[in-house]
Amino acid sequence: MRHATDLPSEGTGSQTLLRHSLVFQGLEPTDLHSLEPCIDMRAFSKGEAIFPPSEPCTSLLLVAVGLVKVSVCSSSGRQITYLLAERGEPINLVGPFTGRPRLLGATALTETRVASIPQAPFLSFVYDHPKVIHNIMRILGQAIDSANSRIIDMFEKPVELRLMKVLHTLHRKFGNPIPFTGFELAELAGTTTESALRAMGRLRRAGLVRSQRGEVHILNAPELERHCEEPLWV
Amino acid sequence: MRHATDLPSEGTGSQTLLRHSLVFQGLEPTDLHSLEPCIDMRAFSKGEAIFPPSEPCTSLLLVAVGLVKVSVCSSSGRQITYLLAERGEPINLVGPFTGRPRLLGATALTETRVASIPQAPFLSFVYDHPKVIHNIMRILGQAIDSANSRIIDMFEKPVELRLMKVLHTLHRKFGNPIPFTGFELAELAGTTTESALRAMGRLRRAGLVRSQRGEVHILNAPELERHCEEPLWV
DNA sequence: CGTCAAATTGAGCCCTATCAAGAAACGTGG
DNA sequence: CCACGTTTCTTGATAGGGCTCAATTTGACG
Repeated sequence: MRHATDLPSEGTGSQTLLRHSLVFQGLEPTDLHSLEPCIDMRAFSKGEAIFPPSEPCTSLLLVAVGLVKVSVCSSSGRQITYLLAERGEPINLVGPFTGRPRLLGATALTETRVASIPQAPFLSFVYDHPKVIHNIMRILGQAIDSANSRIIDMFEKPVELRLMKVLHTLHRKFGNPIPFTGFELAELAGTTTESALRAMGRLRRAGLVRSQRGEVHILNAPELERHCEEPLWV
Repeated sequence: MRHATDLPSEGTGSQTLLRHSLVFQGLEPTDLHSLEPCIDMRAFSKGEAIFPPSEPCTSLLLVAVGLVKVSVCSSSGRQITYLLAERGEPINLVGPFTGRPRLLGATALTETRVASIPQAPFLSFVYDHPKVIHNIMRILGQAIDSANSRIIDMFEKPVELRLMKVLHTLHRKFGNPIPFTGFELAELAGTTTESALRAMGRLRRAGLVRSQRGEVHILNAPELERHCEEPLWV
């Protein structure tokens, strides 16, 4: 929230932002009118922190433009990527309800604009629209299932398989090429940069992927999918 | 749900059950009247499955009596305990909203009674009571944070530390003695029975715990707590 | 062309999963 | 009360995965 530049909200079309957001999906466009005046749009440059870990939460944040990484931080400073949010996706869905600080921090991976809806109007809107509650529960359910699935993977799946799962997921979300560095892939797979890149090397030699500096091309998506019965979710 | 014996719901006092449940906390007792007629109480014996993994969900389940283990199951048959639910705790909070099957399965660890509230009345009750939404979001927020924290722990914390975290959590929830076997502790710590018991041996020799068949006594709780800045949640 | 981030590769070692076997505690049925 | 099977606990040996540290190369960008 700090270092942010305030912007007029018309520029990015907050009406269509809300309409396309997972959170507000299925509502009548007119229902959203009451929310639009509350939206505050902010810009972040690549690499900038959108909110740091352990910060109390006072508003719902939606990505309007760009790509945001939400990561879980441990006391030792290690991070694991929990969520990659594009246009329309919320980056702190639980926050507005509890207000309490969490383990999560968010960073802009590209030039980014984030829509901020203050807690009070958001909550009263939610209480008035069961559809939104339903949407939120679906998202959180996926988040919990995905996190639990990752716990098991950390235990029983080797790094290479976890990486394949990550690549498969990213391929579905971003297509080719996948715009991430080895370091970022490592944070997604829950391993070190070296191990992730070593595994990448094996996948490359196996003809499954092609990789350049900062991006990966999936060559054999079906083979990748074979190993991912339970797909990851970011 | 199968093999279950139907019971009259008055026996266990469903009014007080709801009132003491985390989900319905903070409501006026009179608010709960509309829900009570819908409650269906079922009994399970020790070790019995309450619901299997990948079963579609049609009602909210609350533990009325006993202890229930909710675990995440992988395709390889490995399990990790996700939640230990006592009286008043929900064991499938997301289910009623999505209805979709998940990775979770639930087992009775003791003689157990489970209250079942059908999806429809539960949902309409939720939509009428913002307080309940708030409660649910708080619970799910904790679940997500806890799961994410466990992912990082699996990566950077050795088995012994994870076990200490588990013991600390169980001690806070159950007091002394902690009524679990090495196998069950392993499922909580995300490791094998052997490794969990080996770690227990070290903790015992360090004077932190005392252990008998099927139960653990915490001797030095403060020392245990020192290693758990971010406590687990079950 | 200098600087910096990213990728690559290697050597070493620690942790822990796995396999195996035995001891101890408990419950059961005779 | 005892014999037996079952579960739990304990311990050992082994091997392999992956983290760590370290050095080098490559590519991007000003």
